[in-house]
Amino acid sequence: MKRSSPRRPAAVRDEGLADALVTASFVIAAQLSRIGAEHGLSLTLCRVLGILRDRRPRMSELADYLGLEKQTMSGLIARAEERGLVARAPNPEDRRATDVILAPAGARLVERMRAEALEALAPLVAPLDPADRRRLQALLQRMLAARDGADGR
Amino acid sequence: MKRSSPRRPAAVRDEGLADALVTASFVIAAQLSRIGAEHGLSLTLCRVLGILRDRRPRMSELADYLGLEKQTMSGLIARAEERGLVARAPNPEDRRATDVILAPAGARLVERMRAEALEALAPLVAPLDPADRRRLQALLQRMLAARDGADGR
DNA sequence: TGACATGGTTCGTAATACGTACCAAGAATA
DNA sequence: TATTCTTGGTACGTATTACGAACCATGTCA
Repeated sequence: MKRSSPRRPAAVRDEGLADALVTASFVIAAQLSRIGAEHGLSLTLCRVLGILRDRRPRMSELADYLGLEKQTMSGLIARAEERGLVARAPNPEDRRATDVILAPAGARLVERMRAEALEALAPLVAPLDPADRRRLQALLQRMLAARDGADGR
Repeated sequence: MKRSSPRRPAAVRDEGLADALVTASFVIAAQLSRIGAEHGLSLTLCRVLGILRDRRPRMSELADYLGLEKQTMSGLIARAEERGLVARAPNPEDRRATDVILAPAGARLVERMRAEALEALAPLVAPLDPADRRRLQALLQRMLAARDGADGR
């Protein structure tokens, strides 16, 4: 796929960077997906628990975070609730809204999976020395800080 | 969640890096997923087409690349074949095996989505100047080079 | 030749995600 | 106040994705 026209230099120039970002994205997602699967969780449900770790969103906020429709969240939360991982709580300020919170079992599970994720990512960053890790972290954070709204987890 | 014990420094020290990697992974995957969805493709099928762009794998290799079972690949390829995106071809060296190749429509689609992906990632890397982009790419590539087998796309 | 392994497919099932439709509660307007 | 309209969530039906189990064809090895 040689591109003979020198137009649109910005996109063309970053092809290598884009490939690296995409590949890294899949490699990391594969690790998280594997860890989730070992505990019977889909990647989406892992993200839900990760969000609930430090927030108490309502159903619709949760759906917005993840880019899903609200009826999808309903089903996800319903199944997670049956398994004792999360709980629904009425929102104190809006009687229409339903907040989602971590149940005790869900809180234990999310901490455990977080530890497993750190271990799973360790070999990936192993080839980088501490200074390089700091550089990589800083570059990623600058990249992510500029993005509009939704948080990734 | 303070960890009072100073054990296992490697994992603890990289918590910020791990968070940045995971968040970046979700942000990038969301872009690719959106682009795929606009063309009626799942993220998995996007990856399949991306692999076929420069390879002619057999069914089982494709499944291994993506970490899926072979019967999952059968269904995916069957549906993609019905839509005229890919084609099956007998493997010349092993009569049991089936190679998967891009059909013309699939080749056009994958190039188009690749261009869209480059555009979608451009705003993400926008806050980084050219030198930082080179540094980020180099760091990611060093990270990915060390990993065992499977390619991310 | 037989026994076993490998490569794919088919079948049945569960989870995920969406569109549509619906109800309850709040907000806005007459 | 009564009437719309919007927002928040759920229920239903359907398509896709993914897996385990079972199966057949081909290859490999004893």
